[in-house]
Amino acid sequence: MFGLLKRKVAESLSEATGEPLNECERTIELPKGEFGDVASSICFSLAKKRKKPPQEIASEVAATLRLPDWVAKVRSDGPYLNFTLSSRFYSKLIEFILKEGEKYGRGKKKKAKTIVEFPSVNPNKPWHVGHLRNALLGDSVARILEFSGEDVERMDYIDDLGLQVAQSFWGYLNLKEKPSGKLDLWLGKQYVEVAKKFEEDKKVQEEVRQLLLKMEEGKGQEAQKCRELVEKCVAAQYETAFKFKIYHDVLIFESDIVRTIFEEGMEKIRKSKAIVKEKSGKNAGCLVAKMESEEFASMESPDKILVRSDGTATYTGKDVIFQMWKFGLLKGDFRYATFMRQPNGKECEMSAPKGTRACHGKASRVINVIGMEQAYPQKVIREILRSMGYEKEAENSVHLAYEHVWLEDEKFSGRQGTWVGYTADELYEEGVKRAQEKIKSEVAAEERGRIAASVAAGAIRFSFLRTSPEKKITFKWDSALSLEGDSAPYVMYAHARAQKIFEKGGKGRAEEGAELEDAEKELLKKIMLFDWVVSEAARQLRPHLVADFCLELAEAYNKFYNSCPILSAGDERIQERRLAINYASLVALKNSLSLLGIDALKRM
RNA sequence: GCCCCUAUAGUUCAAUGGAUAGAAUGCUGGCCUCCGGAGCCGGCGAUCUGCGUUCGAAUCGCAGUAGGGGCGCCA
Repeated sequence: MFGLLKRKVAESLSEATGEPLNECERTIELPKGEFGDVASSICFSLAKKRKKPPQEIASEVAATLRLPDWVAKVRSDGPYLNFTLSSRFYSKLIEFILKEGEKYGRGKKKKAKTIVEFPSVNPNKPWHVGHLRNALLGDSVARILEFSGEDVERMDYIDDLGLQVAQSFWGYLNLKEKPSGKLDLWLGKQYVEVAKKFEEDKKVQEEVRQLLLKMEEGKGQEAQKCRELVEKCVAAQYETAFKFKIYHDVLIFESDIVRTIFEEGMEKIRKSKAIVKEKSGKNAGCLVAKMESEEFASMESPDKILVRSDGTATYTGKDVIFQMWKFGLLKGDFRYATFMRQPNGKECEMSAPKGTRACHGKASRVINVIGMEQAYPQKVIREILRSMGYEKEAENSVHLAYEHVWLEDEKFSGRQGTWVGYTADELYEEGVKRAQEKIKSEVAAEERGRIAASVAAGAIRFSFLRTSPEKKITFKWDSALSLEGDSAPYVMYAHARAQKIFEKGGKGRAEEGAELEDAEKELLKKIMLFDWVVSEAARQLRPHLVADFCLELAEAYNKFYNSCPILSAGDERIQERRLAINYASLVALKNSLSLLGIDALKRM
């Protein structure tokens, strides 16, 4: 409702000052402290135009301004204009949320489709806490976009033709030890061993390369067996994902890209005037994208090879083709089969040689959630699309970059196995254990398990999501699993309190002309921000804005809870009004938690 | 050499160019005869350096310092 309020204030400011509406709106903010509820700093820019001190202008405007709806009074404090909201505003807000219910904050359905691709982990290892950051970011951005009305497709790219998978597959075929336990974990541990052998032994290298060739051809037993192994590994990785409520709509396998759209994409690349075949120099024989825009000019070798001199495509080459497909720029398409039914009830599909359906891709915007270190290649893909004439698609190719999770003094390495002890599963298990200990003993064991699962997943999700993505996270158990202070359980706890009161007292009703306590006003002012926060988080693709909001909302609720008795308010009108505020808080807390994929528990 | 990201209380994070830089954690002092103490109220404590732009800078620009990443016919 903040957007609407801003508009109303801007309208009367515009009328009083003659400044354009959006100019007025831009100056409106939420002041801190005792400066009123809404403020405008428009007098500073007027001061320059009118060559008068801003203080003077402020008092003139304050005197002549027609008070907007929902505003009780306006005052000039020095050069600022400070507005105080009327009790009518608060009752309108409450009425609005009572009417909207759980739809509060949800945006109108839009037609445009957005693909969010994440986390695209190699299918030969378990997710560690770093992969988890990627997946949580992608998942939450998808939730936020969906809530704000967009049509979202959650996509995962499965590189089943990479060197790593070939190495793991070689180990699976040749090493004595047979799989046991969770397959992704087994493969990950085995990979450490295989990688060592691969480095030391030329013969192993040759065998792996032969295997990779067969996999790329896609025919014969090996290829099929490898695909099966990869599917099983992804299924095991997704077991982990589901603990954190991370879901997907479709998986695209590299092997299907090679089989289905690759040639057509290559043809397009070859024909493009933007791509040249080098006749001489170090890149002789390669198809090269010339990066000629200014920002690449000072790099040592700004040109990007898309096709090697032996005719095979590089990563960037493949990525360009895949990106074209995502936008529906290729005629060829995949066929899909069911990968699995997920715990959220939705089917996840996968590209498959023997699939039957065709229904994915063709997006108008593509968001790739990939680490910051890929900024350059991602930029290159955009530039290539642009130079091939796909201006709009280049514009709508978004690299959602994030910094990696680090251990205190080292990086995660699949090859060296530094991730052992830091898998997403281990983090979750430890979280469940710690949450269990906090739950009151009178709660039945079964429910305790359920609650602990939600608390652990929530706490972990929150701890990763509350940090802005461009910041490096140094992994520490205690901060990843914090159950107090700035954490998911703090917010969940506020929700559970509100839920209990709602169950006892119901929705309540708005009270016209009520004299509200400060704690009630502060809380309602937070609640009014919810839809605005959603649209900002969606626009900027930054879930941490929502995490921050959750904390502020819960804090305001807890203050309200402590200073304003609800069920024991004494006066019936006050009680009904506070019940309504309680209900509005309940809705806002639940909806904002859902954007982060955190369960709003009824009790905990 | 060039490009990108980061730098805020002891620690971890926040802050649409606006007024008194918010939280948490830590240390510290209070609050359960009262709707759930995973909570509430108080105290201590911070914008890397310099120059600039602006009525106004943690935020924008330039130059530094420190840390991380990138610029492969690798993957």
